[in-house]
Amino acid sequence: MSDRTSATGRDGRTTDTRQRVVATALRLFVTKGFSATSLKDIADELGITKAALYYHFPAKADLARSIFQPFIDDVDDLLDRLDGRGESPREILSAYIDVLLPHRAALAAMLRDPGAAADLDLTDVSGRWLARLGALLETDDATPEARMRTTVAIGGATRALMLPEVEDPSARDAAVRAAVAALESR
Amino acid sequence: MSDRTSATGRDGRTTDTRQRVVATALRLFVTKGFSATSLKDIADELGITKAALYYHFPAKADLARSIFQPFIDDVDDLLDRLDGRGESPREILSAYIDVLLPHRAALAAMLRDPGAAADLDLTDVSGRWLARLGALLETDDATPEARMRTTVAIGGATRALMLPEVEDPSARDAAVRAAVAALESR
DNA sequence: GTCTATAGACCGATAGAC
DNA sequence: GTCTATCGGTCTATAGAC
Repeated sequence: MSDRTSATGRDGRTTDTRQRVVATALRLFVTKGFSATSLKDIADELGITKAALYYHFPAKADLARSIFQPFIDDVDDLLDRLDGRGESPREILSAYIDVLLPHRAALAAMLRDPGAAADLDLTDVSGRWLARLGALLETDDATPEARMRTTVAIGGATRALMLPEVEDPSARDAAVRAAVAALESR
Repeated sequence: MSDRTSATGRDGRTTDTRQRVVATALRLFVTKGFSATSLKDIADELGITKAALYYHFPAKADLARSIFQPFIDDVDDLLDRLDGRGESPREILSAYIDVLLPHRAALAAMLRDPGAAADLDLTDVSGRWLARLGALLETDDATPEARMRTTVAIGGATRALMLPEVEDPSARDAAVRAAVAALESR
């Protein structure tokens, strides 16, 4: 059922240097940015050599993709699901935050170095998401004023996801309410 | 009164390759990010060689500083002015946007590559600003919920500054209102 | 699976001619 | 003020031994 490349012990435990590589890379991508993080940085932190990384990933871009792809797919799936039906702004923003919540680190890495997306083939994802979400939220009007409100709401909610407190349900709700309030301000 | 290094013609007109360098560099910093923009990129766009840039700026960091410093100084000055008196959230957010408005491009460049600030000696400015602004806005409480609201408000307003429409006073006001609404949501 | 060694490209920066 | 040429460094990636 799984097409994992990496080794799994006969007791089912994943020995996996590969997983440690991904975890270390993600942490460094968040703190230093994708392009500012060299394979040597990652290898040094793991106590192996740069060349050893190429056993697990054919190129730096593949390592990055294994981090960003699941997160990108989840957001795209959400936007597809939301597309037809006319959900309320509250429901849309709430679902947006819930989908991004498990991917906070990957989101932070992408916000930290947006150019990484370009190096990874995918045409500017965050811009695409902002446009699709905006279209869902600007129900009737598309005036400049409405665009500002949706931008404050989405941009603010996205920024709020960078705070560790957002894991707390009560704080999460406060972020959703704030974004909705921005959207409905007149 | 001025300590400009560059040449000025006897008719007062600034001939200045230096100004063209700054303008081109800023444009590339916004689109590609500071560290992803090489001096060769800038030189090619200007039709000169990389070495020629070193006549105008002793190092890449100095070129970047000449772009970011005035903008950083203006924001720090605003926060100093705001510090003592108890202005309303509306006044604070409005002043914040007004100060950043003329520096939209520099702000975009800094958001695009936050690591640039580190290379330029200055300890993470946007983080410092967020903390000081947050302290000004979280008047009475400092609960996780209040931190989410201020983050949505400030983060949303900052993101709104990236839209060209923000130059239009009516759209600017809508952004301020949206940020205030996020802050005052309960 | 991990290593040493190196190829090949690009970077910031400098020297020195014009 | 701008050029050519080059230095020393770092980067991704590959070759091949163990």
